[in-house]
Amino acid sequence: MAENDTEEWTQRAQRVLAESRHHAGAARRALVELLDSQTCALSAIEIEDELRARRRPVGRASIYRILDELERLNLVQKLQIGQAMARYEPIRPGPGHHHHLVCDNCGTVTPFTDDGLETAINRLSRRVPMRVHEHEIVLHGACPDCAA
Amino acid sequence: MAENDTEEWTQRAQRVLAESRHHAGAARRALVELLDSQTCALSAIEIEDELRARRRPVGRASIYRILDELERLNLVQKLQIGQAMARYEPIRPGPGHHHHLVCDNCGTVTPFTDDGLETAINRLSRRVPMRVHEHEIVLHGACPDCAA
DNA sequence: ATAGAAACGAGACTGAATCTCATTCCTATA
DNA sequence: TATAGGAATGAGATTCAGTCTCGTTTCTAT
Repeated sequence: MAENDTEEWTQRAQRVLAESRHHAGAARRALVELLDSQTCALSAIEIEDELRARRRPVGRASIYRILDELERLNLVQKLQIGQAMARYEPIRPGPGHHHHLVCDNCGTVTPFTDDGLETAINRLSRRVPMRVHEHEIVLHGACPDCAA
Repeated sequence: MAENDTEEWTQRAQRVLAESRHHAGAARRALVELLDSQTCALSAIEIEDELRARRRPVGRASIYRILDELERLNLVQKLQIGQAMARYEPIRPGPGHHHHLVCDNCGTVTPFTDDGLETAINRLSRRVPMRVHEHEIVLHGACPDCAA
């Protein structure tokens, strides 16, 4: 993730938030910046812990409220990856787009990309009886360590 | 789902369970039959309610225990579809294989199939740094009713 | 028939996620 | 710059899916 891509998402998020009739809360800014600094999905609890570690604690209710709002504004995608809790990550246009491998043994989550898959999804999305906004692809299996 | 496909899954499940050094419990049989009678994924709570409604109540602990076991034996797939709770459905060879559309507004889950997608996934599965056992594809969006 | 093992289920417990509501923070306006 | 009123925040209670424990019941090999 290049430094200025990173800048772009935070700025786009702040702009979209500002446009949707809101005050600019400090908790929200901290959370947006944290999300942008990550390369893969975080759970709400990880976000809570990390913000506290950075000396910018944010209440749990606020975290979920902000994540829901970011999701509604299409700024983050909520992922339901195998385990019980949801994970969240920024939606970035183009090359940032990826999907996830999940090791069912140790729980590790690894991102991957595939153009053939995206093509198939796009074609399919037009054929299907629903207006498709997002897609979520998870491959389950055993990671190299656990398959050994 | 043709009637004899239905028969086949229950029978295969019973056989695989019998082969893996088990007694034949009544709760397990009831759950296997319920799963087989469905055309799309059920949550554990829905299973609990439906079994109670059928006058064959099964304890919650047993439901989860049996579902976990069926998953380990590759007889059911556990799906993490958008919402908080997991859903389970029988793994049937061939034409039964499908994926899911989820309406983010009303929560409706609809199955779909796509050969192009399967091809892309199979190709991809060989390229990726993990031994892939299962894949899970969810398209999120607005169903015809909610998009209106 | 029965002993031992496997399966079962009631209910306590855990932890993610939601809800409530009093407090604090922003910003438009004066 | 002060301030009023709405928006944002967060502590804590609550909900609910899922897990765990352990005593009871059921199954099957003998």
